[in-house]
Amino acid sequence: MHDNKREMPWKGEKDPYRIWLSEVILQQTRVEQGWHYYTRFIENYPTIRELAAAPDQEVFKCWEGLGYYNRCRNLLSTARTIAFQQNGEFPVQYEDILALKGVGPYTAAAIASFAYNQPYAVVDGNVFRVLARFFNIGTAIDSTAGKQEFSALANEVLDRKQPAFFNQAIMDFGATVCKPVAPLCASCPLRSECAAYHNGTVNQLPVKEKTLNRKHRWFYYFLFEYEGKWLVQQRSAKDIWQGLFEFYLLETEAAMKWDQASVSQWLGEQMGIRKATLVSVSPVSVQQLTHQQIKGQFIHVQLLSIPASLKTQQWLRPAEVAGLAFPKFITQFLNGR
DNA sequence: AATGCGGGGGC
DNA sequence: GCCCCAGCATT
Repeated sequence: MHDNKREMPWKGEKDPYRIWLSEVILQQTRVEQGWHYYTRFIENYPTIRELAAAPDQEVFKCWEGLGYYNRCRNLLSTARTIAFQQNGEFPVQYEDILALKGVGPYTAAAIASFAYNQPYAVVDGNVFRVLARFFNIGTAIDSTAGKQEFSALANEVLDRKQPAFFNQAIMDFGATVCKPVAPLCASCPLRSECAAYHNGTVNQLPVKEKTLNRKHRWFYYFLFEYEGKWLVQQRSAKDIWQGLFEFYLLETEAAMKWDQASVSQWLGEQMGIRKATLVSVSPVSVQQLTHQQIKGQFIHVQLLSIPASLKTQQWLRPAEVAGLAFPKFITQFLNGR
């Protein structure tokens, strides 16, 4: 494992705040995708106190587009706990790090080893793959038994004299040589010791037992505009995009056909809106998520008055709307307008 | 133990 | 299309 290193802005970092931030950003996220988010966060919030003091929406706006938004909520919660209840001092003991919101076994081991050089092995997707292949282990990595087995094995093979270096190296090795698809076995320095290579099972490992099934949903967003203000609402349900903003949403089981007649009929019957102008109906947008496929349209409606049913909603000017975090499905539409 | 959570990139 | 990515929280 010599020249498989990848350069990253957080490498060699010893500040636990910066390590924690980078690791949370990188949960289930490719390095290239998280890189610029990390840079922006550090520019905006150089210390945990500044992050803790920032308004929720400002931080969500920084996270906008990165996905898995509960990470952002937990990030803020943990920052405020440390800044305001623990005198800004990041915990040092593994168990205390693990107890932080949004920090699981991987992130706790990463912080403990990188910041404090403590002997805790990281077990991420790379490590699962490298170990499964090197030792030719067919235990499913998404089973409880598999997680225990691989975690124990990772801690056995960990170089306890230089845990930070070892953890970095095994992840870089998995990302650059022992890749998921088309691994570089021909030039792999560990080939002669690799059990899966000798057994011809490299491409069958690691094993996963769970299969993905994808939900299909239709989101019809009504852009209600009144005197230059827009109706926005915050998603609060335990569902995708929790905490982000959106426009008035009509979710349906099946596709709908929206035209002048159907829009005004729906507005009248469902919303009690009689005086309105249909400005536009967008083409169908599609967003592919890991577990869902969202399809939908944006229906821009100019109101001449605000109906009772929408009086309690938030009506904001474009400048205010620009400060809110929206799902990619919506920002993509707004940017294309 | 099972489920849900974004978005992007490689093939 | 399908799989994977420096995973975690909730039920």
